[in-house]
Amino acid sequence: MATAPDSAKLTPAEALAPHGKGRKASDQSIYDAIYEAVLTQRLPPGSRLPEVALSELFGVSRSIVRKALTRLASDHVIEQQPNQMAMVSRPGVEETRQIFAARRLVESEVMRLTAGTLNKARLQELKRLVKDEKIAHDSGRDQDRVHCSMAVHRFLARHCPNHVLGQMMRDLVLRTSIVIALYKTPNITACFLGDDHARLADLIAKGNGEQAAALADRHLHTLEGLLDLNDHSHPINLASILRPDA
Amino acid sequence: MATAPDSAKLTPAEALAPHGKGRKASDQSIYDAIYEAVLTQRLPPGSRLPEVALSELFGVSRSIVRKALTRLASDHVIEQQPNQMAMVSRPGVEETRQIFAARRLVESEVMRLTAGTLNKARLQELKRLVKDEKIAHDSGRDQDRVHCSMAVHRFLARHCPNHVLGQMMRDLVLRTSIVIALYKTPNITACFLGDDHARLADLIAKGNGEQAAALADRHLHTLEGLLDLNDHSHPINLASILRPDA
DNA sequence: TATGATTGTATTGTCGACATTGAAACACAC
DNA sequence: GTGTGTTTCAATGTCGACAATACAATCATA
Repeated sequence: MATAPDSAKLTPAEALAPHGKGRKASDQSIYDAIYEAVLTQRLPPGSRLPEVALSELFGVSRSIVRKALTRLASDHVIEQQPNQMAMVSRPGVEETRQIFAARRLVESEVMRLTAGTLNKARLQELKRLVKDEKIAHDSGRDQDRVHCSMAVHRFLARHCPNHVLGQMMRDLVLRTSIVIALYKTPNITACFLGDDHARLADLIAKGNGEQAAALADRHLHTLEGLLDLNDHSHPINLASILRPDA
Repeated sequence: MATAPDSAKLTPAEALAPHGKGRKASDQSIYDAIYEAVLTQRLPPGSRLPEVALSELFGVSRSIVRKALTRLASDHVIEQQPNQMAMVSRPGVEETRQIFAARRLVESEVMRLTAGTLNKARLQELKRLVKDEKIAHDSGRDQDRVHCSMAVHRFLARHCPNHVLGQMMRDLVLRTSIVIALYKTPNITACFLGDDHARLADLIAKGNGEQAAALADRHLHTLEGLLDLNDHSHPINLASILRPDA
């Protein structure tokens, strides 16, 4: 990759507005920009998001930025603590396992409900996404591959007949993307799980919901297994040490 | 009922601060107050929530109120459209069915995960909630009964080992409460479904997750069946009528 | 009377100013 | 050199002001 290999810390400007400063953005566009940047891991977990920088970057006042940040925090994309800069969420290992468990439950059901409900145009669109992912993978463009992989899942979430579940899945896909960026093992490309997505698209097309659900469940189990969730971080709880009785 | 029978429209002041104006509330307390009022149906669907009224009521500026409203909208508690007053959500029948379907999926899993994980104190607390509900039901205090019924579900959501799923269930319980207020049939007390909650508590105590999940699923199916979801509202789509070709 | 334009009022949208907090930089004693 | 206390400053928290918009009442007119 030609893009700054050593500096893991991009400035928000670099990650959010690679095409130059946009003028008069709405809170929705700011929300989308950060959402997209986090999803594609251009903004890694722990990235700081200062309000003033964002407001200058998007050409609006802090009020608008604030609204976008509030919504992002509500969706667990960022963490906000009083009087501190917002940062991209950094879930612990326990929460990570819970996110995967929740996503398995929701995504399986989404597969069951979505299978057999897509028309030809939609199916073609889906297969195109899968194909794009494979192309990106084969040519080694990892950034693109991640983007395409997410696109597959988000496509299925968007076209689930049950929009409530679809929205939940959408949120869980993003949170999954965050924890993958946090806990992925060095051998990075392993996150491309064979032709799972292609087979999934086939099952969806054939209307075989049960098998699609089962495949999605396995897919996510495998994905979780590839992460390094050994709790060697030891976030020691001083309170429990200094006041064992309380 | 002794409480204003004809005026379905309470002012936010009456519904939110029956004990007088609170001073210097945080956005969290405003969020909680509205959340609670919607949950217990003191603020029925469609209730208007003007920013200035809320800011005066809670003794803070509109900024704080705005933050609370943004979060509530993000959680589907209220609806916000540009340049219009926020109002408590009024989901349509289709969304209602989707909410119930989603809640069945999530709550069943929560039951499976929670069964057998509660210590004695927690179990006693749970049984106390069930008992309170029955008392409220027998003495005909419908407002209290609704409150206690919600408390049972929220208790289980709060103590689910998987907090991600627990949070989802929490949100879905609220949205369910909203649609019940919207679509409940005149014979109101029917929403008290026998001793379902008592049996549920028993199954949770015994660690019988599968049966608890099944019971919750049936419970919610029955509850949905008690609603009047016949689409006689005809939110006619003018576009499809006037431009049948497009 | 029914219809359409106009005005007025109430509410939200956006902004900049000021107060407050927290963290990094610095100085200093041990 | 380490640890402590102080200073400094950048970032957020809160607020009121003004502009822009939508709704309702009023009025004019056929």
